[in-house]
Parts: sequence; structure tokens; C-alpha cells
Amino acid sequence: MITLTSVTDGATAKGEQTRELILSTALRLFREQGYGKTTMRAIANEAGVSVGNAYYYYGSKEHLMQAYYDLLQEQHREAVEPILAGERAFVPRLSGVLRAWLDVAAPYHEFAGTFFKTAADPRSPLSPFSADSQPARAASIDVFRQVVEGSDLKVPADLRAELPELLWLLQMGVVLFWVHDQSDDLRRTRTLIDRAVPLVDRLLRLTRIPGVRGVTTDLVGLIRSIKP
Amino acid sequence: MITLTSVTDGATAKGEQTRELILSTALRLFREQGYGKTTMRAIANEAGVSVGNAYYYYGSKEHLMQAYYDLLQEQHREAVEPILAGERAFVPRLSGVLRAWLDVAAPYHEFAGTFFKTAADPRSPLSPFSADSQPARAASIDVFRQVVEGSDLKVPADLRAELPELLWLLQMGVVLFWVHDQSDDLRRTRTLIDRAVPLVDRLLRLTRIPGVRGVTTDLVGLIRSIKP
DNA sequence: GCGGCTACTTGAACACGTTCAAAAGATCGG
DNA sequence: CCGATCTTTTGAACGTGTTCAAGTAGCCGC
Repeated sequence: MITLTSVTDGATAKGEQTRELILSTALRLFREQGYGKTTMRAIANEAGVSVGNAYYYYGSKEHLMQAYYDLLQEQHREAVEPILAGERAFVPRLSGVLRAWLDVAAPYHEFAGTFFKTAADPRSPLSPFSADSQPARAASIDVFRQVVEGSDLKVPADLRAELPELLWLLQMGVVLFWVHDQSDDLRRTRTLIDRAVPLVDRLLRLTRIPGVRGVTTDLVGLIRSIKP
Repeated sequence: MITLTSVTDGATAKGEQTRELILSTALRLFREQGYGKTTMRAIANEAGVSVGNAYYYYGSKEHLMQAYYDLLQEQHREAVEPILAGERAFVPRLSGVLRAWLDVAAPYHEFAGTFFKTAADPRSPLSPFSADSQPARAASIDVFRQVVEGSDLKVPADLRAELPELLWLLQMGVVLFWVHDQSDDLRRTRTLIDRAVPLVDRLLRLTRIPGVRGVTTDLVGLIRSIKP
């Protein structure tokens, strides 16, 4: 059934080339003039193709943004590698990962608002909670799994199992804060990270105190009960 | 300078009537067919005015939604009164307030996604974090101030001062969860409230344990340092 | 009543995201 | 090389949110 040529799933080398041309052009325009001011017509014009052609490869303008986001995540994963490889203490591991996100995403700060906007819509396939973005989310959570696993952190096993997802949620919170942060050089978001991470660390270490243990159990139970 | 007629700030009785007609028509159509499928033309048609007229009173379609949200908050404040008047224990007070929100907002669940979408955009004046919505946010936080003040809860004074805002944040989290909740009769969101509130209560009571006190101080310090 | 002012109202026009029927290329068995 | 079939490309057309120049209506001082 499957031929041995390049045409196995209806994709051609030429087609891939056009797809990438459209994406790179879109990303450039997004960066140069923002998402809102970049029109599909401008993207098509600049790429030297027709509007309809852009829609042949990307279902909507938002899908082009999704591609932007995927790129970001990929860059984040790369930026995080040396930190995860060379550091064992939990606090610098987590801080490093969060700060790396900030550095990677900084050039897109203005445009990030628009991303968050569509991401918050539950019906959008771009929502970080949607089924469609499950792979991207899993990859993102995996970074935090590494943060936990490679660290010297000691927490109860049940909590440890949920921790990567919780830290991912923490990052979502940081991103939400970052999107709204208008201070110079993102000073406030940096403060948030610098102070929140040690706080999280203290909290996690508290879970070994007997009187606190019950709360932890409750928390884990809560998380499990509301998972879909 | 100011005349004694009704024209004191450039608003006429007739104008107010038109404004309300447009709003009520819009809200009806939003409810009947959803936000996305309701066009500005349809609103104008149904209200018997021109499209431009709708824009004379409401700067954008989103502003009509904002009015929807204001209505919701007003209804929530009313629904919450008997609970706050007749109950002293912290857990039922907070649960009651959160459940009341769920009940008030339930008819608009489908349409709430769209609201959240624009709310997450930091440049939108509709964002719950924006300066424009400061009054609405303050009113909303005030409900949680009442939850705390009228309750038997005992927490350190510095934390107590920040608590209303923190509980408001908790509600934002619940709303975010609710928006994405597709379970029957919002079962998952109800579970979240029923289990999270006692957990919050336990956490707050823990703050009086000496070993935990330091973490609380850190938390309060963090909050204060990142406020604008 | 009149001139002028402000509040209000209109609807055509614009810009943008998106769709789609049709054309153009590419590939391949024969 | 032909015809068939699939992939790619086109650009006009549509629907929608939004703008704006122009018009209408009410009101006040005179």
C-alpha cells in the first residue's frame, strides 16, 4: 500500500519547503511588528505566496502562533540542559529552569499576551490544558520531572509523584504574572522567582513534619480526585 | 458652569434608555446563541438601532461582555449576603461564597470561555488585573474581606491583611478550572471547592505552629515585594 | 423663533480572518 | 507520452468587528 517514494502521506519536499517558508516569514513578522499588526495578507505577500496557500498549511493564524510556542519550548528545553546536568540542589535547579524560560521568552514579551489570550480559551486547541496540546504539555512537565528527579529534594513519595505537574502549574502562574509585568527588565517577575522558589523549597521540606503530613495527604488526594 | 437640568455630564435620559436597550438585547442574544455567534449587526437589528449607535455607547463587543461580567458580580454579591450574615465558621463561609459563584455563573458556562479569553490578555481593559477593572476587582476582593472579617478564623495579622486578595486569587483559580470543566453538572469543580476549602482552612491554622511561622512571613514578604 | 451647541444616530466603507471552487503542477502506471 | 490522480496554489468573495463623516434631534441663551 505504501510506496517507497517520498509520497507516503501526501506530503512533498516542495510542500514542506513552502510550509517552512510561511512559518518563518510569519514568525519574523510577529517579532518585528507584533501579532496583532501582522495580517495574513502581509505574511502571504512577504513569503511570496497566496493567502489561501498559507491556510493550506496552517488552519488559522493561531496555528502559526502555536508553532511559535513550540519553538519557544524547544529552546527552553535546550537552555535548561546545562543547568539540569550541573546542579544537584533543588533551589538553583528550579530557579534556573524558571529564569531560563524568562530569558528565552523575553523577546516575545509583547506578543506573549496574545498567546496567553488564546491559550485561556478552553475551546481553543492551543490551550495548555487541551487534549491537542497534550504532547507539548507532557514535554514541558517532563522538564520539571527532571528538576525533581535529579535533585537532592526529599519529600514523601505520593507528593513527589505529583510534584512535576505542580511545578508546571507554578510555571503557568509565573508566566501569567510575566505577561502582565510591565516593569523594567522584568524586575518584578525576577523578584517573584527569586523569592517564590526558596519559599516552595521551605514548604516542601515542611511536609516531613508530622503535623504537616496530613495536609500533604489531603493535597495529594485533592489533586487525584479532580484529575479528569 | 453646570446647569441644573439633567444634562450635567453629557448624558440624556433618552441616551441612557438606548444604552440599556442595547445592553439588554446583547445580553439576551449572548445567552440565547452564545457570544461568538452573536454579531454586532444582529444586536443592532434586534434592538432596532444602527450598528454605529451600539458603538457610540459601547466601545467594542468586548465591552458588552464586560457589562455582562459586572452583572454577574452584582448577582454574586447579592447571593452571598445571607451566607455572610448567618454563618461564622470560616469553611462554610468560604465554600458558600465559591459555590454561590458557581450557581450564579452556571447559565453562562459556555460563554465564559470567551470572557476568560479576553480577560487573560494584559492589554485588554477587561483583564481582571488591569487598571480599568480596578473597581470591579476591588468589589470582588471586598467579598473575601467580609468572608475573613466575619469569621472565627485566627491567623497572624500580617497574613490576615493579605488574605482577602489571596482568596480572590483562589477564586480566579477556581474560575479557570471551571471554564475548562466539561463534567456533568460541574461535578469536578464542585469537588475542587469541597476539598480545597478545608485544605485551605487547615493550612491557615498551621500558620500558628512556630516552625511554620517563618514560611508565612516569607510568603507575606513575597506578596508585598511583587505588588506594583 | 433662531442660531448655535451638544447629544445622538445613521449606514456606507474599511480591514482583517477565513473559505472555496477552480486552476496548475507533480507523479506514476501503462 | 497520455491520462488519471493527488498535491499544491490561486485569488475572489464572504462575514465580521470597527470607524467615521455626515445627518438629525433636543435644548439653551437671546
